[in-house]
Amino acid sequence: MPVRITADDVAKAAGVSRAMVSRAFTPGASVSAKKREHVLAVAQTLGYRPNLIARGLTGQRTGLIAVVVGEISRPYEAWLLEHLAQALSAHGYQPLLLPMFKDASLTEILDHALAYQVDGAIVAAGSVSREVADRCRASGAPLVLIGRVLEKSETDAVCCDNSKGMHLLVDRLVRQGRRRIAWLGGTLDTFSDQERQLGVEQALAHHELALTAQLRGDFSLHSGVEEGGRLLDAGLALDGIMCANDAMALGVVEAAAQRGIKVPDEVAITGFDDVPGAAWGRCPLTTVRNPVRETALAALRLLDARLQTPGRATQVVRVGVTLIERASA
Amino acid sequence: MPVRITADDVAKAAGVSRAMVSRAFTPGASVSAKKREHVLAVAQTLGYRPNLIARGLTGQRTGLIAVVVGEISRPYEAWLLEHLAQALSAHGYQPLLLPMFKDASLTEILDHALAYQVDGAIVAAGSVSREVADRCRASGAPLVLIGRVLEKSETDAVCCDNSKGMHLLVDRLVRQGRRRIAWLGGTLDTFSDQERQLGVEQALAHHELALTAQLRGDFSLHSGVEEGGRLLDAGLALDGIMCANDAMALGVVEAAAQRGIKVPDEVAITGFDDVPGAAWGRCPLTTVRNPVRETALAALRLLDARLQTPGRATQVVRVGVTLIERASA
DNA sequence: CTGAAAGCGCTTACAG
DNA sequence: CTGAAAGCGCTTACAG
Repeated sequence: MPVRITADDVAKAAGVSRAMVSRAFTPGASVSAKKREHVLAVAQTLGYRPNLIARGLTGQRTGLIAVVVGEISRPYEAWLLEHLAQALSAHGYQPLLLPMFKDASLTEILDHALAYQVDGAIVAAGSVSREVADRCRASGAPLVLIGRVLEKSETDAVCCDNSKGMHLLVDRLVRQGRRRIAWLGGTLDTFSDQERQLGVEQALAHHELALTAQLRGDFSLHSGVEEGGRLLDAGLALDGIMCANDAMALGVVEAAAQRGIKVPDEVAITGFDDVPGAAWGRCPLTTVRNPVRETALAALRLLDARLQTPGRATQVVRVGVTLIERASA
Repeated sequence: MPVRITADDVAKAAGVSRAMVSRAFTPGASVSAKKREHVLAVAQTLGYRPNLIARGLTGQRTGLIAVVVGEISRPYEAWLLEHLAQALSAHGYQPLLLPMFKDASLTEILDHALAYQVDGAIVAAGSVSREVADRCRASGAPLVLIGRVLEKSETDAVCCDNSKGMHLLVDRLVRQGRRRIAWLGGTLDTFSDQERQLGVEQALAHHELALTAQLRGDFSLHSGVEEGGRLLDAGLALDGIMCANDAMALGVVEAAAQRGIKVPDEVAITGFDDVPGAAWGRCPLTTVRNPVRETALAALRLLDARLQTPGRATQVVRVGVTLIERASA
């Protein structure tokens, strides 16, 4: 059996009390510089590190932050997770990864995380109910939402300006003379899907236009190929297909290519997010940049602020988007 | 301040001892079914869940498994992480995500995780030294490697058959009459890069051929575009470019398209991994399937086995690969 | 600045 | 089957 070196061992070896060892490892504790140095040196040679689990028990912070994301193999989620993990590590937090699989219950997932005494949670998947938010608050673990906003719930959130993004894209298409535009939505009951579709409709209405058709995929490239194909085969003489995210747009590009339909000459295709792959391949995507890094940093800032001052006012950060003009529209 | 409900609260409310509460939550503990039911019911209404942090302190398992991966935004890593996270959750483990950023030290990263009393670690990034392996063993946290093998180190590992994969690809190219083949390698000092390049060289030698040229990227699509472009511009009359992974191969496809070079007519391009995106885009990739799901499951199996019987013999699992024939070669 | 003591929330022998 | 007690490794008032 491996021997765990404890603060007691270090205390004995250094000829001090156990409390001293603890203080040596606590920045800002009152210890003489000399003693701290000595204790730290002894700890070093013994290979001692404070047991963070034990520390968490004394009511201290554990440093654990629950991170709930959707399917990691999707470009946007992977990209966001990377920035989130990086930002958390950089701030001394440790991400406890909670992947949401189909039909998983956010409540159960978060409950489990709460049992680990996470200091807080960042949720970028699933639909968050008031109930879930309340439960987290009750446990003293602040919740920060990404890509979804829970109205009147006093829950901090950061979300990109979906409506603005869609207006930028619609304006471009209309300026190109496109009038017969279809919408390929994402998974039903998804916050971003709803905001984006609403944005498209409002932007079109602004030009006294309406959607010619609409279909729904599941945000995956594959569903883009399938549903995009259906839209193209419907004989609607579409001149534009707007998608709820890049992955589906890339799928529609594929579907068009399979049918020998020229993009953007015959039909324009737009995405959303500007994931790394959007710039490459058959037809670089005209899309809207969803600033992932900025989003991750904002989420962390909100979490930190809430941890520092639990009573502060709820804040919803809307990060800005940019139109990215490429070949597909 | 939020009130934490403890086992004591439940004990009082249920009229039993604290030990009873603990037993009620311990499968297989000796409690009368009646009592357990009662305690569980009371716990339920009070909203009690055992504090896993406290449980971890008593020497129990924490259920935490450190998962070290490289850049998550890369398709293969994301894909692997997804399967890993899924497998771990399904087995009641909780992944503690430890992303390896450039020039991070695996030792430090794992040390930090060890301070959280992780039950074990799965490492799929960085180069693992004997030192790191020993340190983990000393802490009683078994280490399982993915995609790398540490010779004579008594470290369990699961890795795909890189050599076999490369032989499959080389044989195909040679059968197509290709003779002037270049190699685009990945990041230096990477286990899979080394095994794959060695595999290519041996397979070529088998046909009494040798590499016409070689260059090195960093496994990213971008580096594939850059270095692939260089290879194509070198005036070497190449008829095949083999890449250490799919992302770079996709980049080379791009570079060829930019130059109006026909794939596979003028030059064949091969990848490795068969990531989700390999089947789509400008030119579907001929590649080798790296069975990610099987890999994740095998890693978990090794971890479980080691946790059960610490003394068992070291095991290195080589998962099989399959040739995936598509348009690019 | 430093040490002895109490306590964080749980589990596990030890008696019964 | 059940309870009282000790202990996991740490931190934090409390004295000095």
